[in-house]
Amino acid sequence: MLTQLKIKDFLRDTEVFSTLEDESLERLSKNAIEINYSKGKLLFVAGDKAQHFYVVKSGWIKLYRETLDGNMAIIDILSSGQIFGETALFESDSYTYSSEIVEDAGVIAFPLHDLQKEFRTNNALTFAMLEYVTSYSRRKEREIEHKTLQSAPQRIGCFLLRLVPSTTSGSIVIHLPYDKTLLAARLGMQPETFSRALNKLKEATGLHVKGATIEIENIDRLIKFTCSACSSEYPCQDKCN
Amino acid sequence: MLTQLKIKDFLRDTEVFSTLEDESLERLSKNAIEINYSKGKLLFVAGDKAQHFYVVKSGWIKLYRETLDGNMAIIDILSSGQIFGETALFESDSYTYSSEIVEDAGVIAFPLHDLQKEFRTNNALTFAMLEYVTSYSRRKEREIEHKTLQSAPQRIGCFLLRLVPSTTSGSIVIHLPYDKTLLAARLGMQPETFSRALNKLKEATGLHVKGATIEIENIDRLIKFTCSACSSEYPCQDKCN
DNA sequence: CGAGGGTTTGAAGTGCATCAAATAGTGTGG
DNA sequence: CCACACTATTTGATGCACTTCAAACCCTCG
Repeated sequence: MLTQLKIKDFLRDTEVFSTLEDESLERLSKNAIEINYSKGKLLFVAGDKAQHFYVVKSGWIKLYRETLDGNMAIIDILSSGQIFGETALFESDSYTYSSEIVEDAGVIAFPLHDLQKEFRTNNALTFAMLEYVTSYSRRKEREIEHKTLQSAPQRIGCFLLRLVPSTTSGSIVIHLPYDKTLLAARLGMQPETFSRALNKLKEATGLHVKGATIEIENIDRLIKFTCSACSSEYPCQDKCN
Repeated sequence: MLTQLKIKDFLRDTEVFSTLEDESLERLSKNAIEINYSKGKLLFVAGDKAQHFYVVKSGWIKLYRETLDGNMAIIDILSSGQIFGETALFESDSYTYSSEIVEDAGVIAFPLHDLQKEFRTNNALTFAMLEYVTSYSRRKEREIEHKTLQSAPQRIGCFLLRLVPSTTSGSIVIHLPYDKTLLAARLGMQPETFSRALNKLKEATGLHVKGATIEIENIDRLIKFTCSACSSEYPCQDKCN
């Protein structure tokens, strides 16, 4: 029961479940288990019968789909506090995407059945989930906008800006959360394009890049360059993808 | 009260509200009004304080956002039975996109306040909405995939295939639902590109195009050409955007 | 130190955008 | 019912952005 307690506490800190009452969290956590996976592990593939939904505890997890001719589209890349697999409830109990661990990760697995049961009677949960999915939809709408209207350097700039903590000090140093090849795919471009686009961005806005470490000297210049092709005004943090 | 009755009946036929009990529909419809607008009318713009959410009765309505440098991104183009504006509930009562009538339309306006009140106590409604928004998210995810992996001709082919009624007979004739310029924007391309891409599609799959009327001679050829770059297998109707 | 993956660079090709202009189609007033 | 005005659509020419293929480089880790 010690672990269940920890799981419950963790849920309370997530975006989706933070508003729920203690008893709801308890019921949800009852049959949950924490599992650790290492990089490369395939959790499930699209079409698999779904038994669980997951909450990410740590690490990074890639959600994606593959086409007939062998290409891949990235749905999302998740980290601590985000959930996935829950949508199988509405899709004849099958996952609609595949999921792979891209940085050693801990996840908590919850029986979908418990969630389903809880949905029937717990309006607070249903509502919290509605709010979460609605905000997810907004993010996806913006991603489409970005893909349509922003250039590759701008998409990178946009991604960087979202990594900047809201408490902006003078010179800002950030670290890319996962490798550049994956980030390129996440932003819908080739690794080569990413590399070249980052160079352009460097020249256009005076960034300093050293491996995965990026120093933003003049954030206003970056904002001006990036956000002119976007319908949201900076700071757009949660609004954007 | 006659109109309220009609509104209630209409709601019962929509995807979102079809599962609701009669009393729920009645409460929702109580203060609803039906309004007719003609082409070109701007219903609201992004950022406006929201008072209502809408259900489309007839016609076509464009949801979109504009960037600082004057470009436009289309969020969605809605027709009968679809809802919009309801997301303002979660966004500090402001609309997140603008909406414009692109073909003479009838809409039903519902006070957001009623919806909000109903959410508090009516779990069936909350759940129905959750299911709706979840499926909307899936569609948006696929749209991103399409934008990343499909060529312009393939995106058009994909759109056409979704217009084909599921009861496929021999030779199939379909009509584009709105003008080509708008459709181009909807698919994220320029009108010129649309025109040329449709020609390519014609050559590649043996379509016949005459104005807004398109005859599909060999649907398998169209499917093969189009769906090879997609992660969903035909028929993907509701799954895709 | 060497192997292997991640990252960058170079060269060439492709697809879509852009600008300009012609053509088709539609609704209007005469 | 026709001519005009206006918009939608197509076509042509050109440029740019991103992709592709190939190869070099770099970095980490056994």
